[in-house]
Amino acid sequence: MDVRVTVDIVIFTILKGRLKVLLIRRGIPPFKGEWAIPGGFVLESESLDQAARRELAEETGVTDVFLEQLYTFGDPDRDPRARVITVSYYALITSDRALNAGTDAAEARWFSADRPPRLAFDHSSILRTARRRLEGKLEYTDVGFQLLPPAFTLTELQGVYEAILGRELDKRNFRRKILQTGLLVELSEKKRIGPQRPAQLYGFSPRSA
Amino acid sequence: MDVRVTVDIVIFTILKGRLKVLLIRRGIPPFKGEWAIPGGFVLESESLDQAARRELAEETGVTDVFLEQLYTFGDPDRDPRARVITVSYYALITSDRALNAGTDAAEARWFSADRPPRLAFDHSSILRTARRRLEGKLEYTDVGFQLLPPAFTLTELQGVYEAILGRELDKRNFRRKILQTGLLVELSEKKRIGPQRPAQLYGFSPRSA
DNA sequence: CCAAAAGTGTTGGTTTTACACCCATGG
DNA sequence: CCATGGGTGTAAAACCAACACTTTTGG
Repeated sequence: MDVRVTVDIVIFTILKGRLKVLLIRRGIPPFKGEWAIPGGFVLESESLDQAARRELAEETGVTDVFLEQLYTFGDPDRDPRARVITVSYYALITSDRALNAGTDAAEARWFSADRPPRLAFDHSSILRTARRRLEGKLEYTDVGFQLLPPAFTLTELQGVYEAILGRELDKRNFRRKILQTGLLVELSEKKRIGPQRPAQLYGFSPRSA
Repeated sequence: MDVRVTVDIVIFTILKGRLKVLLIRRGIPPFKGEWAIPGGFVLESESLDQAARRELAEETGVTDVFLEQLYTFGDPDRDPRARVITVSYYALITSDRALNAGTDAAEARWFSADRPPRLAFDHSSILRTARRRLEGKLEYTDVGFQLLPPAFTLTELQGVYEAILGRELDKRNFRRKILQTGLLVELSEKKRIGPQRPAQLYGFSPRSA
């Protein structure tokens, strides 16, 4: 049987200390006017990963970001028009680059990842799946760093973890644990942004260091 | 673009204390005569999960087993004939039911999951992905129990863990840890199979017990 | 009585959690 | 000098890893 195949990409970022997801408003039926996860059809000559990167670039203008396949959704009636299965992905983009996204022609906005609006198709399931995966991977991978610019403070990093986990963490324990992974390098600059002690900046050290 | 969609199922079991995978020999080109992971096309009216369960039943005769979606492979040239993407799954079947599988018309055999033969298409990647997923899930889920019949001894369970992890475990530590999960219930019978002390049989207690 | 696998506790080291005060700066 | 967020250590509890002998049975 021949079917149409799309990729849909759950794009996360952190804004104002909250986990956000990028949604676009559909301009055509079905689900016209409703919010949806960005995506599109896989082209003849490209791999699934390439299709996802292309769509991500089209939607946000960003390249070279964390992108990982999530799950494939293929219920026969998930699209009322035809048999369409979608290979979902999730991407993490840094807060500094996030602001440029969602300013394109199509209406696009950042929404709370925890209280999203009603979504088209089965996109609520896709988002929930992405949310769970991100939370799960936070503790045993370095995904958390992918949401911050190249130089960041430990307080900012802790904010990312708290936004994803949805609970507060102990400052001293967090710092000890994250530093002893050896994944962070202390940069020579400090961040001074107000009437307070300047914060040490850190960078993400290359993997097998 | 329209593509063909298949499901491929990596079917694991434990035989003689070793992790095995079921492979079938291809009767038609391409890759005629080579070993491959069982699978087939998704039908018009079925979901991906249903397709996987159907193929699994056709291949092994078993139903009601652990089955989980793994990853979707879709490189443009992974099948030389046409654009075919495959949604891969992995399944775990208990050793007592494993023996009936692989005796059908098509040539099918159990192979070592760690030293499989050369495989058709990108099936080696699929198998590696499944192998990693299984190993990863062993420690934080109950997948290990899915490979044993309803009544089993702790030594048998430990054997499953050792086969998947590829290393030996300490008997006392293993027993303590597995028992304190609360997932096992002591059955009233014991297993007596030779000139030795009979072993207590355990069952898998329903989840939220 | 012997061979075979079943069963059982303790100790030392490591990891995790809980918790409160001083520091550096800008205004 | 004060308000703001940055930065630091310690003690108790939980968890993990290493390790050897006794028990029950069939033949």
